Amino acid sequence: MPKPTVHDIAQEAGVSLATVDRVLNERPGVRDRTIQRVRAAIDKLGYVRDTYAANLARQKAYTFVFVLPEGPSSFIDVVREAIEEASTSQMAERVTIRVLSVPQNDPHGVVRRLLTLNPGKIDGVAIMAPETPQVRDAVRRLKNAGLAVATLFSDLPVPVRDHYVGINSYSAGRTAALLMGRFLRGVHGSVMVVTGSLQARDSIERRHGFDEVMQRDFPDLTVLPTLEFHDDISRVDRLVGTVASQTRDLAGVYSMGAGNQALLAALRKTDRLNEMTVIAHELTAVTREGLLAGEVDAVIAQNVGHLVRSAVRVLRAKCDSVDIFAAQEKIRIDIVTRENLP
Amino acid sequence: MPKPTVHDIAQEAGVSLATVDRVLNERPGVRDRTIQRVRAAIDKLGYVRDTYAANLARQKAYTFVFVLPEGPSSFIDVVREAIEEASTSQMAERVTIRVLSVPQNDPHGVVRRLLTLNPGKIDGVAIMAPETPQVRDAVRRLKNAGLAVATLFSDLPVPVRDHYVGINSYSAGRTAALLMGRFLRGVHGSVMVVTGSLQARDSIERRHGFDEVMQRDFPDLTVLPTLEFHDDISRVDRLVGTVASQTRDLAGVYSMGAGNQALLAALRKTDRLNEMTVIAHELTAVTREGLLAGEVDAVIAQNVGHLVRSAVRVLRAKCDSVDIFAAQEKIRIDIVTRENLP
DNA sequence: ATTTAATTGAGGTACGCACCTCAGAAATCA
DNA sequence: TGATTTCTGAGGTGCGTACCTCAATTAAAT
Repeated sequence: MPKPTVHDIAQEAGVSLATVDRVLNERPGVRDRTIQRVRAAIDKLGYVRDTYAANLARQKAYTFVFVLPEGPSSFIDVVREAIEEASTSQMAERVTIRVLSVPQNDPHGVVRRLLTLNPGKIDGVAIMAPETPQVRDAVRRLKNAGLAVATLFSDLPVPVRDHYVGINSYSAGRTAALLMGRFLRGVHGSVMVVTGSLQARDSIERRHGFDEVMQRDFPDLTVLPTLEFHDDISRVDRLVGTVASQTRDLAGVYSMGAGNQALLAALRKTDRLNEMTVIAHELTAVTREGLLAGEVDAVIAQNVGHLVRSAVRVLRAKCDSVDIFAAQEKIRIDIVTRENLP
Repeated sequence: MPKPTVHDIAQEAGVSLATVDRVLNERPGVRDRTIQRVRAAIDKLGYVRDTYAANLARQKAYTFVFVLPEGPSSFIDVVREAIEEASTSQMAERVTIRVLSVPQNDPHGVVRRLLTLNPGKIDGVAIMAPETPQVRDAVRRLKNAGLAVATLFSDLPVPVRDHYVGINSYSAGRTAALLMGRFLRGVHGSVMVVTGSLQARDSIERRHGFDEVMQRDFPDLTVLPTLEFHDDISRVDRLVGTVASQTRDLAGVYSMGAGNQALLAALRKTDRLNEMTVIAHELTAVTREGLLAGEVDAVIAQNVGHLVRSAVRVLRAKCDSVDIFAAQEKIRIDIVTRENLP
């Protein structure tokens, strides 16, 4: 009944401790037949390695780097904070976390910054960066150097990363559409879609999902062409203002990315914000206030704290070449309203 | 910068390892002055005890018991499954989990079953049971016996438990109301509320939150008196059928608890299910299918996997008298629709 | 049959901590 | 002052695992 240990395995398999150890840690020098014997004993006794004792013995300390875009953004602030928190609470588990800021909208700058990482001194990276060929190559290099690589919030092609930590953008867009359509029951009108850029893979996917559900389920609503402000917040006011004034039946606004502060400011000027249904992404100081003020009706979010912790767990699992516990690492698409605000 | 150990503390305080150990484990035989010196060294170096190494040395293994209502329920099934999962994945961390089933709607039976627990052989309990004086006393007894006590899904008074793991029922009800009202924009009609019983504290709170938001924000909708089927599913059909046929303007149905299978069956008979907005609680096989079929419009849920893992962490923290990481243990109110189904 | 290579066993040290013993030092009391 | 009593230090052992070395055994190749 007590938890079996390596000793029990050794006895059961009729081999020495050293051999059990070799099998467990996949060290060479064990005949196949012997490996099978040990494996059988492990199964029979239901042995599970005590990970903490193992780490204690291994004296292994993990160093992970989170790569984040620099520049002011309420969302990045939330992410930074979550990393900070995870960092202190994970200290007890021998992982240290560093943050590396990379320039926005400057793929070459990102690459330069990534090259400053010394793959010998770190064990894994979690990267939040839009996909470009340059970034792809740089990340591939990190992975080839033996690092565990996780993508955060926005994915990169499968071969260059080990795991994606974030929500499915396509489903997120579909969810936004469902809420938009439901909240605008019986309304004939137009829906404005605003984004910083339609370059990033996740933006395209969101838009895709959004359009699909809108067209299929809510034919009374017309989705206007996407307003791209190209990450230049100063353009938001003019762009939104123009469209809003030209669209008399504007009933809904779907904000696909950042820039919600400027967007809400622009919408306020129309004096019709209160009648509009506004749906945005990510729970930040801005969207939270928007919800409380009744200006924003719903926010499609991901639990950033959970996400960061998940990234750390995933990177650790990769380093230890251990399986992850999929159910725990699945990031859900949160719908946040005024009433279920965390 | 490496993590300080007991050795570092001993050196810093100018005492021996044995003394540091006596202070850390509050063993007698150390002068007050010396205790202060050691404490100061601990603070100065920022020492945090490695609980895993400590538990290893102490040969400590945790045994936790989850107390669940017996009897068939798709929700309990989900909980059981989550416990199963957590159990296997936590085995590596020296915690074993047992499940104790207690009768439903029989407070004395619950108490009898709780008395079979030997407080000396277990370290903590996570309890899912409706509040009654008998249950309260039995749980208090467990807590007084030195066990860590967490309440699951439904709370008990603060003094008899250490921690509540679950969502705020009041906010959950409010959230349901918000969705109901929003999904029924422009509709004048009635909303049916169905529950197993209004006895349980969480049912009352949900109803309360639901009513509050409905009255304040959606005056066009009339909330009908709660239909209680007193945990006897066979009554659902007749109750719901009667009300549905009498209520010509029935537009929405809010299911506050279990019994969704019977409820949906009853609603199907009215042939008006497709036009109704149905909101239910908890993501189970039944509600999931309801969402996919378009019969259920939204489900207010809690992430049961997360919740169970959280309960285990909380109980462990209590046993080690260590602080919990509040942000991680906060259970969010999930809104699940067809498009963001996990 | 001999050499060579591949396996395996025995044993050690270490990780950070708990808990034990026993002797010696220091403080307290008489 | 001596006789207690109270502290403290030094040292050990063990928890479950990793990882190392060296010798011994076994299998494969010549």
